[in-house]
Amino acid sequence: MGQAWAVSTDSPQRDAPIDAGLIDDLLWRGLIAHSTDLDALREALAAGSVRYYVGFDPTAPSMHMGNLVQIVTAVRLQRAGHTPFLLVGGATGMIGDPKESSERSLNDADTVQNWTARLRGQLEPYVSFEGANAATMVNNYDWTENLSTIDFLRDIGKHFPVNRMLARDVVRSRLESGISYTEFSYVLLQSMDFLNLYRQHGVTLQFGGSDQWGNLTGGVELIRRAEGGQAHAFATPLVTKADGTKYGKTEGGALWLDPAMMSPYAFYQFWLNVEDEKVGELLRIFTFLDRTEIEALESAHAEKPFLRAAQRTLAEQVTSLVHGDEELAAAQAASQALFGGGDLQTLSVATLAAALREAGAVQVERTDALPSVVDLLVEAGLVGSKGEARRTITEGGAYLNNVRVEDVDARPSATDLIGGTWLVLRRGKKKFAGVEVA
RNA sequence: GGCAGGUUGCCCGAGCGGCCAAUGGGAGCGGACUGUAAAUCCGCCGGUGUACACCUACGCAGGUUCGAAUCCUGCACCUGCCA
Repeated sequence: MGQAWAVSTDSPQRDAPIDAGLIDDLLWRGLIAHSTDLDALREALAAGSVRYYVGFDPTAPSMHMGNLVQIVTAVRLQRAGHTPFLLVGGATGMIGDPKESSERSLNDADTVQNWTARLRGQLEPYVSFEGANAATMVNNYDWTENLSTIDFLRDIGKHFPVNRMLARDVVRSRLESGISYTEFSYVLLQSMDFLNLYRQHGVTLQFGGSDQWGNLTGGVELIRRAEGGQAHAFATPLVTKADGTKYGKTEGGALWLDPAMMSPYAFYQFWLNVEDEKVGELLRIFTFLDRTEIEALESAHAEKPFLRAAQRTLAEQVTSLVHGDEELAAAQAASQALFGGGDLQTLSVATLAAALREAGAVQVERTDALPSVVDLLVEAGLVGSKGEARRTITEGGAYLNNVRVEDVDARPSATDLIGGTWLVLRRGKKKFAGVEVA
């Protein structure tokens, strides 16, 4: 069978300009945590447009920060002249890859299908479907739905020694607590995906998160065993906070890319608030700024960290990438209005209203007496219960129009309404919500 | 199938008849300090009612008791040993 192109039904694209510095750039950005033979990969990437794939499983209705690493990496490869195949795992999403901690609960078929469509829609805007190295969307459900169990076990299963599968870290960590055959088999499915894309489209490179490393090498191995072909793989690092914990694991959940699940304002604020120690790393991973620009930002930041030029640029770049320039402008305007330090009363009502709608606002009906601050805090979603609202006020953490609320029973009066309609509620230093009295 | 052990709040983990809404740690939240950063220090951390209170909660369902997270019975799930 021999080389990739020999079994490919298409011919390789030779006319896309290839950026020879790609691997070095990826290394500099810290995007390669593990890889198969790097020299061989470098050689393959220099020789022409390599067809590569990266897969996303529909385990949630939206992509998140972790997926964004892969998305951005896929874009880098395409910009360097290589050809993307973006896979959304309608099939693998039905199975679920093993987590270190515990067995996943299965999602029903409708949910998986729905999420598959959503992820696909989210993914498409990032890559180009034009030109010599146009992207292709694929779904592994297409080649698994009619797959016979017997064929699967004979053609795929035969290449997977169980002793080797058992040696994998994830599996080993689950041997005590238990792992179902379903999750144990996941690696076969993902490896088969790679083999299929190799056979049908000449795909010879797969990358993914470092937790996918076992699945990535599984595919490389399968291609070698089944076709005698050489394929490549690399894994991107897990992005963690300065203390080593995962981002967005606790506070308010994951960092979603779907604006309905996380507003562009909150998204922008997240990047703006990134720790100093991390900002350089995040700029390298998530932005398309080049080395000179990033290094300049880093040294500017080292000199005058309080200006947070690096965070501002990071927030600006990533928000623009994910939500577009219009949403970025709105998020920036809202941030400026709320955090600008100026007197809220001096802002134009239109600016304030826009900022509050961006940050999150609720409406209350205009009646004789306005609801108490406690009720408003609950209503606006800044606290989870009235008890918590009282506690927050007692602790000095509640603000009305940027003035600390001292009295637990406080109730805003008509004169507090900015422009006759708006109240600005704040909890702590950063969490704002608007109340519109209509 | 037999035997032994386990299932506690967001997570880990004590408690083993009343003093338990439940020790401790982590996470989270608020304050101080700052730069909408980190570190540090202080406070909070089931719900409703502002007290006394009431409701919900210690795998599920019953029971014993004046009173149960704590004892008993059954069920479910997990772990180890034996077959």
